Amino acid sequence: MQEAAVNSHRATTDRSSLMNIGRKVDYAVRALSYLAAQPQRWVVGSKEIAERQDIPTHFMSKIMKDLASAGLVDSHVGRKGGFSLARLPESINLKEVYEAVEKPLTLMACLDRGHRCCAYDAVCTQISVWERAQMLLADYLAGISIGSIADREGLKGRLNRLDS
Amino acid sequence: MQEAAVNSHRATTDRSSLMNIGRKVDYAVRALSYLAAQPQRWVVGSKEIAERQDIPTHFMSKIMKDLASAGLVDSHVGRKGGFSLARLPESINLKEVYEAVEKPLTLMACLDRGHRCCAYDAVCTQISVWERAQMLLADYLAGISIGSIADREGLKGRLNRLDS
DNA sequence: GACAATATAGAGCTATTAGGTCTATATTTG
DNA sequence: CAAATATAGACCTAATAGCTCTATATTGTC
Repeated sequence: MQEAAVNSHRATTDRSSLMNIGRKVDYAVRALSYLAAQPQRWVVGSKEIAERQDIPTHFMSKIMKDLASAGLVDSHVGRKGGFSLARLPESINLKEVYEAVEKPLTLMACLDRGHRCCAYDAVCTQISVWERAQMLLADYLAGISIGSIADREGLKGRLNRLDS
Repeated sequence: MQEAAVNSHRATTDRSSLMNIGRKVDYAVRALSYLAAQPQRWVVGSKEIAERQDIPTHFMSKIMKDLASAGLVDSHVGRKGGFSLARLPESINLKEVYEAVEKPLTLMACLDRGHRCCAYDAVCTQISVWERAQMLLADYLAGISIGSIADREGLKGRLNRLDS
């Protein structure tokens, strides 16, 4: 039988808060890039976005929901419905997009929850290093707009043109 | 029954290559920081390191093995054995440490395997952005040395002094 | 030479997450 | 009303993080 609180200093690792630049972010950027290249406020159905940018349809639904909740896109239910960019393409940056579909951008667990994650943070020699790294990354991504990577044609179309 | 290669363009996500600044990296840095504060080439047993820096002992063994394979520490088997820093503390940087215990520093899957991970990389509008972000991070970490975060006393000791 | 203390090698374990799929429901247009 | 859409959310699977544990090889001390 082990003691209940065997080591109160040992931090419980919360991976759910860690950075993950994976498919979800990729797909979100693809979808937004496509919308960004449309005439302003133009509504595009999810099927069109999914097909042009090769995104799994149902998965994209969930992602678009996140983007709508975050106020990056407007959704239009019903027939002839779809999505449109809620703001100017130049005003939407990649840090926002990441945080809309994932979570607050956090390089390592110790930098989460207002610095009270690890019991040693008061005497930690490395935390400031990771903190600075995280700021570098966040600031860089905050400076890249969806407008700067707009994609009118979509990945599929441009790849096909390249193949032929 | 589905077709075998249902979508050859859809990239298979290889999370094993993605960045993860987690416990393993934390523990590796703690151990190296402790060694860095010792007299040069001084051999410290793993029990001492593990206790002073509060690292799970068996888990640390695996980590030290990685650090030894990477040439960052020398290991000394047998009685009175242990580990010592293989190079000057100032010459060991955090990028090396990360890659010694994890894998090559890769922000997202598309930046792995010489850019041939995703079928769309030839026409991708976002890959260069992530590439630049990855370089920013890698360069920053490559500029931080273990020597600059050396820790003679260890986390436990310094925290106890703070508590009292 | 035996013994104790160490590192090495590697199997195995559990909770969680990534990356989806699927169904049911509410909403809108023709 | 019917068809096409978005929304909500349950559910699934493979892989991973973060360990633990056992067995073995190596070395210093008596």
